[in-house]
Formats: sequence, C-alpha cells, structure tokens
Amino acid sequence: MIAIGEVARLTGLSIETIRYYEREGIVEKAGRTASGRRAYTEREISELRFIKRCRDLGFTIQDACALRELSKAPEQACRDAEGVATRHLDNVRSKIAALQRLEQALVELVQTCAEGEAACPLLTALLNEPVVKDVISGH
Amino acid sequence: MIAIGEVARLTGLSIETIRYYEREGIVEKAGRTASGRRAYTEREISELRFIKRCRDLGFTIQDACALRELSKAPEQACRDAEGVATRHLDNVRSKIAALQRLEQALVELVQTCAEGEAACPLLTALLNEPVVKDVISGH
DNA sequence: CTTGAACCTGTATCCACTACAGGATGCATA
DNA sequence: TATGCATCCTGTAGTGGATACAGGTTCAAG
Repeated sequence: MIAIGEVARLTGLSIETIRYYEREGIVEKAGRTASGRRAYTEREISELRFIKRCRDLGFTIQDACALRELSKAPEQACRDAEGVATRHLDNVRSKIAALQRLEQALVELVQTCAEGEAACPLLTALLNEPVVKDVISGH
Repeated sequence: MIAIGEVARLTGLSIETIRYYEREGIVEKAGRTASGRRAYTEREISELRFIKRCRDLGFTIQDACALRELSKAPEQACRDAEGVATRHLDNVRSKIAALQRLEQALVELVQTCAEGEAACPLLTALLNEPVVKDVISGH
C-alpha cells in the first residue's frame, strides 16, 4: 500500500490535486489504513497517471474520464478515442491561431512605441482602435 | 444618459460583465436615474471600451487597469506601457510555443491510430507506464 | 518522550465571468 | 387605463481546475 505523498511523487500530481480528484468523484475513493490515511494500489496510481497525461496534453477532465472509459472498453474504443483526440487537436490549433493573431496585434502595438513622443502610441491605439476579432477562450 | 444595454452594445461587453466590473471596483460606480437604473456618460463608455480592448488582447484585468492609469499619466507612460505590453507579448509567445508542443504530441498520438487494430495505440500510449518500483516499505 | 514530517478534514480563494431567481420599471399598444 | 413585453435591478451560486490555508491527528526516528 502506497501513501498519498509517494503517489504524488510517482504521478507528478500534487497531494491536494489527488484529494481533489477523489472529492470530486473523478477517481474512486482510495482505501484507508486503520488510522484513516489513504492507501493506494498500483492500479489506482496508473489511473491517476493516465489522468495526469491527459491533462498535460490539455484534455479536459471530462475528456480524460471519457478516454479512461474507452481504455476499458474493448470495441470501437480506438475510433472513439481518435475522435476525442482529433476534436481536441482542432481546439488546440484554433487556440494557436488566435494567439498568433494576438501576437501580431501586440507586435504592432509595441512597434509604434517610439521613445520620447508626446503621446504614447500604444495607449492611443488602445484608446481609439478596435482590436483583434477572435479571442482565446481559455485562461 | 445611456442605459446599460446600449453600453453593452457599444462596447461589446455583456451587461453582466459591466455590472461585474462595477461590483469588483474595476470601474467606478455608474450614476443612477431616479428609478435606480445605471446611466453612463461617454467618458465611462470609453473607459469600458478601453478595458474591453485590453481583454481582447489577452491582458489581465490588472494589466488593463495599469494601462488605463498610464493613459492618464503624462510622463513615462509610454515606456511603462511598452513594458507591460512586451511582458505580455512574451507570455503570449510562451503559450504559443507550449500549445505547438502539445499540437505535435497530439498529432503523433492520432497518427498512430490505425483502424481495426486490436488495441488502440492512442489509449495504449496514454496508459503505457513504467511499472511502479518503490513501495512504501514500512510496517 | 519529543520532535518534525506527513497526513487528515474542511473551507476559502483564484480568475473572469456567466447564469439564474425573483422582482421592479419603462414604453408601446389596445 | 390596462396589458404585456423588454429592460433593468439585486443577490447569489456556479464554472474549471485546481491551490492555499487552518487546525488538528498520526507516524517514525532519536
């Protein structure tokens, strides 16, 4: 049986996050020792690591749970998993594109900033110009 | 005097967001009509629009407020504003780079997905783990 | 026996909104 | 004048995905 601190080290998740996953029902409640401490099996650790990998790839928790279920189901799983991943990939590409538009707008703003001018062109632009259209949703 | 709905239309912010900005002290409390409805001046609308532009560029509310203050100060504003914008630009570029690494990883995952295989390579990759070595030894 | 690390529960906080519920007001039409 | 609908109000709760305590218990080493 493995304690939560060790699980954190093994998975790369923080202790708080592991408890949060349990609290939210994202993973099953871990077993307990006589004194009430969480005790993990290797299977549970694998599951946490699976979630961690999905999160590192930018999948939502919901997607991560869906992929985990697929990893247990035998039939059709591959195509479903590919679907989830492809949709996410589209998402990532949209975000990249939006950020690149942002980058361009920022570059242009900063370029206008010439030292010593009476009015700051950057601030003037923010005061007067309409700006980028499509914005990033995520934080 | 302009009502909040019209201000929303003029700025591109939602009514809820305008009220939220007021509630949080991000902008000054708007004046009121006899019946208690918010009434906006052109100056207040400009300020909301300024915040909106900053948000569209991905600046935090905090940055937006800082830039707004700079737009009111006469001296040094340009260089300070350029600093804020440049730091943000660095941020945006880091995010783009991170997302591009993500994109590459996802592309590789999805590419491995060949229809009809027994085990889904995508899920296998997510599951694939080095065997847990160390167990908490004691008891 | 004492110390300090690791663990526990429970709650609050973050960011920037968004989504109601439940009611008051304003304005055009019948 | 009455109706009805759009618009507005306050207040509260929820979102995602954690993170940060406070205030306590338990464990292991010296």
